Amino acid sequence: MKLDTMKGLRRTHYCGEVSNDPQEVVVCGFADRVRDIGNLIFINLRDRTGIVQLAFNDATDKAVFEKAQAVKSEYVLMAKGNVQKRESVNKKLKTGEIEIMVTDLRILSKAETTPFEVTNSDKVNEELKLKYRYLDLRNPRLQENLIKRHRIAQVTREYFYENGFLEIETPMMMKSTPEGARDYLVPSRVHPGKFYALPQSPQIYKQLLMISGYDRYVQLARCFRDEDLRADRQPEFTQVDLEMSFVDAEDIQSCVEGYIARLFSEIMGVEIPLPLERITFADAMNRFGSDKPDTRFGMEICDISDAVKDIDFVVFKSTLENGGTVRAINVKNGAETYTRKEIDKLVEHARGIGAKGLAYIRWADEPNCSFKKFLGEGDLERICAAVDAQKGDLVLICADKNKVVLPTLGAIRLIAAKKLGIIPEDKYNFVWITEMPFFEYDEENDSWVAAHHPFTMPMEECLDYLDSDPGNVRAKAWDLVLNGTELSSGSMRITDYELQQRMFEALGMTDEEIEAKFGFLVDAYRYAAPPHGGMGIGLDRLAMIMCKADSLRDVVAFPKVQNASELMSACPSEVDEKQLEELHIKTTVQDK
RNA sequence: GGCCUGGUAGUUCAGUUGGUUAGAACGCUAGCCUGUCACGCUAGAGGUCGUGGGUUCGAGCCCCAUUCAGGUCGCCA
Repeated sequence: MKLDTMKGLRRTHYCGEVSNDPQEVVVCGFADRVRDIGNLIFINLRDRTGIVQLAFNDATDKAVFEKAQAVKSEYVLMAKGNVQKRESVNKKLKTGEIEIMVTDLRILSKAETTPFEVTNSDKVNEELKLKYRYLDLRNPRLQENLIKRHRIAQVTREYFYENGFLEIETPMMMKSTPEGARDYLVPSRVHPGKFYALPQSPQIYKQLLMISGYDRYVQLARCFRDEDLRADRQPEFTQVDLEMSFVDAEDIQSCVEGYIARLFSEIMGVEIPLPLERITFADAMNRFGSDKPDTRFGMEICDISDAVKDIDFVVFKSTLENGGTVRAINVKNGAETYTRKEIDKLVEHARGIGAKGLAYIRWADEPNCSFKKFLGEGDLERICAAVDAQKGDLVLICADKNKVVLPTLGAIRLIAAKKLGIIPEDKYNFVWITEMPFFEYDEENDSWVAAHHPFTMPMEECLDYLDSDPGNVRAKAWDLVLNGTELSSGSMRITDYELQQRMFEALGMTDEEIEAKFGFLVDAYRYAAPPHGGMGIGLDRLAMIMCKADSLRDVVAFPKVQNASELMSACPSEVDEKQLEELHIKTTVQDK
């Protein structure tokens, strides 16, 4: 069959935007569903705005009707016709009151039978959908997500432009700085044996822009990290990257708060009360066992060391003697859900995280305590009072060093809350995590490394024990967390050359290393720099939450899978020997 | 790199204790049908049971290896 052309027709309406008025319209799109009921044919025509029903009647126009008989799912059509009221309304469609009685049908392109049904693909295997990503992207759900993401980007630009930010592009090929995540490298043809790196973030460039006087900078920056993927982690992603001069941490936070509030108001119709809650890193760890707490529900961690200190239970005793703590969460009304077997699963999970185990008090009819035989007079009551436990509750107790206890109970808290279904889905709890630690202990190399990056400003009161007690040095650095997801991270930068040198020293870097890695940046700060700081906000994660999606794949047009390959184009792929030669890369034969 | 889950028709799944010709729904093909909208009815085509090996008289099912996908820990300044 010969295909038609658009000749003589021009689209007048998108499918979802045909109004109820009687009129002649021209629409185009994909055939969604074809219903042939004999002498009548109905076709749902779909484009990115929605669906409109095309109608064909054998008795009215035989030639057009016969052409419609040839239409199958996913054919690309253009149709001219007259809008008329339907005999029965379809309440599920925006255009459900009308249909288009077609007078001119053009089949512009034919489709083979698709590997899966485009608009019914929710349950289809991911691998298949990713291989045919261009088909899955026809799905209205994905289209809505990508359109919403476009709106997010649009509002982002509007907000920051209105607030005096300049959008400046920074290089995609830059110097490799092997701190932090692994770099993606690009070999240089002109410089044998040398490499560019794709940016993990425009961090260094935006600081240089402040030194150059650009004062307020923003960019929707593509970033690259060669690390393993997760549902909320892609190797390339977009961040709303910003930097401001002549500001302090509060200024930056209130600017970003305004942005968040604007975004949620305009796109979600959700009003976020400002200012956002602030919790210090130390408090977040103590209360929620996480540096990215989900504050939509309680179940906070209680220190019950005092309540158990007289119990003759070796696990608690030795923990307390060795400087650890005994802490608990009260899973309210959890006794019913958590049978012995279910509790065992939790214990197993806790072991996976690094805890030696969990003790528990399951208070169904009577309090049933896993360490009952060690309890003395009043011990049980003391513990229950400490965690406010009542009949129906489940108390989970972990004893170890804080480094183990807190993350364990933090993780268990989330699992239990999910299982009990007590997490409100429609709540958006933003929280600033402030006073982040400056250093992180790297057990592998037995050294202190920068938790954020080495240009982060320490808090003034911590300068005295920079060398003597690095573990307690806090930084002028903060994260923005939403419902337990880390969305964003920011800090004030060091502008004092002397202080920067001290920080490098504290990190154990030699002058040679400093010069080789950051020489140009350190030099730049010799020529005066305004006080500045900034943030990077994960646009993909933000879009994921705003679309209520479970995976970044649902808000990225062409995502990568777990092993960082892209199934549709099968990349990465091998390249010609000749290309490698030009790049001075020796081919290595790998034994298979 | 570790752990967990899964791979049976184009798709989603079922498949009993290892036993005759591996089933269903949707999709697809053909026919019928004038108001459907997840249209309906009738008939039909469609399978290397992820791959390789093993145990067995006999394997979709048991064992081993491997591969792919998903989740997760490590990792992600």
